[in-house]
Amino acid sequence: MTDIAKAVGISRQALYLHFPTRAELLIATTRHIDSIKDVDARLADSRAATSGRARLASFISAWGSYIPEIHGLSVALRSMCDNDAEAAAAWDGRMQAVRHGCVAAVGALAADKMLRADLNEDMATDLLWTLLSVENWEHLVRDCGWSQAEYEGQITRLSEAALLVKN
Amino acid sequence: MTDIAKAVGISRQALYLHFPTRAELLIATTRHIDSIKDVDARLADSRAATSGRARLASFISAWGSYIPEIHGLSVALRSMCDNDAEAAAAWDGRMQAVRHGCVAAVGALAADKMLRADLNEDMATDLLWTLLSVENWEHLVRDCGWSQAEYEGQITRLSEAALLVKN
DNA sequence: TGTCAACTTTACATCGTGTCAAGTGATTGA
DNA sequence: TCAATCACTTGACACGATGTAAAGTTGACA
Repeated sequence: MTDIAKAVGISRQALYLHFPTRAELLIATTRHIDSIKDVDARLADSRAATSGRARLASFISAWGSYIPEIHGLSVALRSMCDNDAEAAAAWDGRMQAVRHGCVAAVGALAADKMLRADLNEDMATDLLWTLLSVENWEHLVRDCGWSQAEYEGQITRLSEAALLVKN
Repeated sequence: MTDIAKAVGISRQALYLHFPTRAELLIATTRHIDSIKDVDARLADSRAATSGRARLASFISAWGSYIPEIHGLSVALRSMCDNDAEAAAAWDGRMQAVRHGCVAAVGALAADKMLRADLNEDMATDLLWTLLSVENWEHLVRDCGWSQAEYEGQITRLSEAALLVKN
């Protein structure tokens, strides 16, 4: 809080006049970033897709390219989740939003009869959701040094391998 | 530290006589768990495997079933990584050990000419390492409510889909 | 009997979050 | 024009956690 106040050019106490807690500041920041980066527009392509497979690819691309934009914030928010129920709820809410996208993509695949027979929609959604986690992005891009393009390419391939009927 | 001391039945200060910092206590605990759970024995199957594919499956099973045993500790250790370089190094060391297992499994696949042509061994290792992350286990088992068997089954299938040449 | 090791109690420094109170200065509305 | 109000300031403090320091207790062992 001290650092943020310093960066903004006000006193630490003044920060508390705007945001009652550190968690609320971070949550407000996520809302602000969302409105600036216009998540809805990014997902428009995905919703407009005609085939299930196109919808999946488009959703992965939209979310995958959004991750780097929110990554710093996500680190801060996640590190608070242990001690702060409000922060945990905020993070969980964001992840549930991603899950809804996964549900939609999996539903579109199922409608196309493209979903593997040995997966129900719930498990397929869980798998896709897991593959698309921020942690996996961090691991591949930050820790392993992959480019964003490599990440998106491999995760798309892997998601298709995970969910689609053979051939 | 207060809670641990209370649980052990000694004073908080006495804890500091044994472990200079909280991080060192956690690190010592990982060493202790390793020696008790005998990681080497768990990996023996994997090292004895004759085919690359068997080695992969066996490694996934060994590590995948080890994750729940160290999960609580891994949460504690990871939550310190932000502030504590020593804890970060300890966690990284553990994960590098897992990576070595991935390298060996990928190498065995490559030796069998079973590795996809569009993956070099490094990227294949990165992918497998990512799939086998503790975070993915947490996500599927803890957050999505999967059983350990479902986790191991799907991760094995997914790893094969990710790495193996198409049939 | 004396020494040493393990442990105890007590006290304190530091850091971060969050609270509280009193004061300042500029805008605004009657 | 005067007073209220708003946004901010400074300064102090409580709390919890980690870690340090010092002096005292207890029991084993030589």
